[in-house]
Amino acid sequence: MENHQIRSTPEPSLRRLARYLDLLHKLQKDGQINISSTQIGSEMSSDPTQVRKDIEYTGIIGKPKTGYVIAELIYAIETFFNWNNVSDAFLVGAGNLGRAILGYGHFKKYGLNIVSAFDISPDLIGTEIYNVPVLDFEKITNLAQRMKIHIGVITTPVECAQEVADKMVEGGIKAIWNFAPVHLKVPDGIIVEHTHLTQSLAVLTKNLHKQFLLDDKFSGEL
Amino acid sequence: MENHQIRSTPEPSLRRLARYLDLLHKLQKDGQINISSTQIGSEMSSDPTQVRKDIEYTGIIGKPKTGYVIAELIYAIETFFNWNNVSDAFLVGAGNLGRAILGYGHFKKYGLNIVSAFDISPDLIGTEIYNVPVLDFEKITNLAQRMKIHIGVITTPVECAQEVADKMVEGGIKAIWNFAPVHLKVPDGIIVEHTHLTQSLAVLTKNLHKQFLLDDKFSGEL
DNA sequence: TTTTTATCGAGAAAATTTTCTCGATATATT
DNA sequence: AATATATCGAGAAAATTTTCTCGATAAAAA
Repeated sequence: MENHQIRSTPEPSLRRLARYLDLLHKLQKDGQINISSTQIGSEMSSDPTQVRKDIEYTGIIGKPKTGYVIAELIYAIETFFNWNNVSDAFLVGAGNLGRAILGYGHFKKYGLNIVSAFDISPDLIGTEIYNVPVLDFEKITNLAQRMKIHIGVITTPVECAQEVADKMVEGGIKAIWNFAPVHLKVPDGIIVEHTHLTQSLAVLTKNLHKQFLLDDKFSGEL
Repeated sequence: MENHQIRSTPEPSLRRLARYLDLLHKLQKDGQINISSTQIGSEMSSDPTQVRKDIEYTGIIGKPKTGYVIAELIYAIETFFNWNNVSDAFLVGAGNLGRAILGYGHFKKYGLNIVSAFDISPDLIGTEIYNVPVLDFEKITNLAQRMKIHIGVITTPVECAQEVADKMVEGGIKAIWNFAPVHLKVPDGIIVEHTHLTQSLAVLTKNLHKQFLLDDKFSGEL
């Protein structure tokens, strides 16, 4: 629409960059200083040229023969995602999945700090999960406004997800990370990232199926 | 490599198809009989032509003016993913995330039936989580072979993931659904689907950032 | 110092995926 | 019965993403 369009990075590149970061952290811990696109490619089973193209988006430049300085690359990727500035977030739905996310504890490294959880269950309201207080869902809109929260995580059952999203938007939340298997309807300008485990399962089972066919092992059955 | 290559469906289409299924189930429950690509597109904020192309991969054909019969479409998608034939699977890592996945309980509808969980913690071994027994990780290779398990789910901390994968492969597992943030190295022919939450977070935060820039609200800061 | 080697970055080419266009057709309307 | 309308499916076009090619260059080896 506008002309001063931000040169946007392909989504596959974003996903791969996030994964390079895991590798880089690991190698840094092992004491490695530099890394080449060739090495990243071989560790992650992807093409070196693609790795270089991905890294280009972060703005960092490498050196012939030696590649990239790991520390610089880590910093560049984190800056690229703005993960150095941690944002406070709310989570709604303190069930199993919500609990798992609250317990993960490493999201701060990825720019996300969940400061409160919300639920409707009286048994949960008032408790703490991994030091995060569980509050009454009724209060979310008000609190989101007062605390200027911009990110919301939805880990409720599918039936309540849309209602939760509506309240979040009402409270001024700009980005929703949705784990409930339903497509949320939100106003323009609100970002929704749908993380549905069944999507991954779809890719997995399809590939497995294809592999079986290639193997010819089950060709009688299929 | 081979010539009798299976015409493979683009991964984005696979992911979208899995999401259409959620919508279709919901609409079916509401009593709707038929659906057009136009409606699917508007419900899921995607292009009707794309929806039709996706659906084409399942082999089903629609009718002009009325679209598709929901029941048929559901069946076609499920068959396409081979989700009518449920596969038994093992899960390793009975921590928060493992627990969340065991508790989800709907994966059977997506062809996945987790029959046993494994862990190394003596406190967990011998217990049951949502009716799934937790067994000693040492036994996984043997059991996987005996029970002819082909799918493994890894929800361990990152440090043990590779070792777990190795044991799974040793036990004859063909497809691994990996939640640990590390790229697993497996022999050719073994399928790995990496589901890293930080990948989604990367997409979310990048989009949020872009949106902020578009809104010009934070242009001074950035 | 010169040569060799590994790697980067940029542009071109190829492949893939999405979007557009349009004729055909099933159903609804006149 | 004829006309209008919504939608499909197929092929073409456009856009995007991945892969290839190659000249430049930093470091290592001769």
